[in-house]
Amino acid sequence: MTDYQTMREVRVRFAPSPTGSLHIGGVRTALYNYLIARKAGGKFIIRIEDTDQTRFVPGAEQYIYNSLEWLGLVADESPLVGGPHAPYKQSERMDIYAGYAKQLIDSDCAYYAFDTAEELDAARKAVPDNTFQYNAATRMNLRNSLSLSKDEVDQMLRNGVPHVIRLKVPKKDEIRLNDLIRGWVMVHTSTMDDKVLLKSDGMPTYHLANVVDDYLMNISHVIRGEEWLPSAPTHVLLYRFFGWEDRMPQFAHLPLLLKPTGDGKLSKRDGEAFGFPVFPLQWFDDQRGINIAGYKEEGYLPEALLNFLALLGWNPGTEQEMFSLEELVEAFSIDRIGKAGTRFDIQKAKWFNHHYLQLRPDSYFMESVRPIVVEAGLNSTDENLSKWIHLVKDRSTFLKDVVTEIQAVVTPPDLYDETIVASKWNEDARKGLSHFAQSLQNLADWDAASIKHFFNTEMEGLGIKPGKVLQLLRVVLTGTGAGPDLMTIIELLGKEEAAGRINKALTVLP
RNA sequence: GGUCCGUUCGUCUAGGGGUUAGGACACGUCCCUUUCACGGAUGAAACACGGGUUCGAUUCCCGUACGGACUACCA
Repeated sequence: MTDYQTMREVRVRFAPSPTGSLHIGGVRTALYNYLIARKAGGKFIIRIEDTDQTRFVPGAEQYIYNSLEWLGLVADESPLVGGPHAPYKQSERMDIYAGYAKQLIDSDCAYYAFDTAEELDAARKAVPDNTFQYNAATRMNLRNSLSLSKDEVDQMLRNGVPHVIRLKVPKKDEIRLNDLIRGWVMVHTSTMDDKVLLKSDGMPTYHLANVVDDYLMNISHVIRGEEWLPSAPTHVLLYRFFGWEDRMPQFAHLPLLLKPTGDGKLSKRDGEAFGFPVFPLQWFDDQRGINIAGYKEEGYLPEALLNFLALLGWNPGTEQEMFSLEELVEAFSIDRIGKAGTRFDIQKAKWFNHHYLQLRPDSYFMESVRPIVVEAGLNSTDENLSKWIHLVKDRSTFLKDVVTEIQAVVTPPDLYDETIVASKWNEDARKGLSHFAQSLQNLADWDAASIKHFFNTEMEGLGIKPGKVLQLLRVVLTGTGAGPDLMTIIELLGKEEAAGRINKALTVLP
């Protein structure tokens, strides 16, 4: 590493392509970029790579901003907030790329190619097993400014014959790059392709645009998924040809997020196959005309998703596993990022969500809980709503669990667990429950502990073991044999409702 | 097919020439709870294989196997 590299201001970019919804692997890449920038006191930049007009998807760009905003990954420079190197959207930078491509032509580092799609197709088919390469070995047999006469080329250019500009990869050379995660990677140029730099529509390809923009925006580290590793040598060659080697960013290729089955990287379609979201936010699938729920809609908390994602491929080297974003910034370092692909395990995400849900204040639950308690005609003061929340919170992984758990208790049962009734319902139970419902009116202190004590003493007064009727009490009140603390349920239901439910059961049950 | 990358419990991972190979998720058992869950405790569970190097390799080197990525005028 040169002195320049060590002293250089850290400037990293997240460079998504707005060709569809951002997927969860992209979110992790954004997170790692963000953490590296913040840790170093550098800049986190968002650059939109929309050079492919044919794949433009309306709303995709806004979706990226919304997703990052939800997660709190704030950019220092972006199409939204601008910055010293604006514009940050490649489609708005079109005027700069052709000049750089021409510069490469002039220095004999690139050339014009006139092969049509059909011709290339034929060339590929002429050799077996997908072994075709457009490079030093084959380029003289194809139609380009290296194989054609200067007159021919000039004439075609003048006549506007469609053409691309290709990188002239040296025949015999070695490209080496020192990846921050993988160490030295060496590739011989004979195995590389003469990649297209400028497309026939005048748009740059990813390879050109990415290198030019990273240079112009003074990017210090390129942190991206491992799927880019094979094309990294092409990028290194580009820096060399442009004479920018001293300003070349350092590369870090992140391990991929794999399907839970381990066979292949996680893809956008996997959400349905495996039953968990692969998008941060809800996404409308245009082709199928359906909305696909994201992490947010499924009830995941941003702090939980962030914590989960951070640990997918990185570890702090300590046994700490709960990290706020700020703590992640503090603890993060590139050298603790793993090399191997990481399978996606939604169980762990749920576990994090449960943890962070417990940390949320009552106010987070209040407005979801209020309507169902009001609807049931029960006491809905904030104080009581808070009690309802605490009754079920620790058994909930998502906000929606809190709602359904409370809903289940608040709704009077119309069916009673048959197995329990069949095995436990008898005269003693009937007598005990009947008596309890009556005598409840006399209980002065209305709280769970008092109710419990009262229940026990009343049953014992009747010569009935409390345990014999306790589960039945739950069944007549809620319909089921399992659930949150029964005495608190009675407290929250109130005397009238509790007694009413017991009496109703007494008339319905044998 | 070619190029590149990878390989520690089922999963995420720590570790690293001599360790009882550590933690977490999930799972089992027990405790708590006269319920379920939460919580607590505890258990089962891993160094892909073969050669080297070495007194000694899971750790270093080389192969093999397996897996993955890439192989577009997509990013």
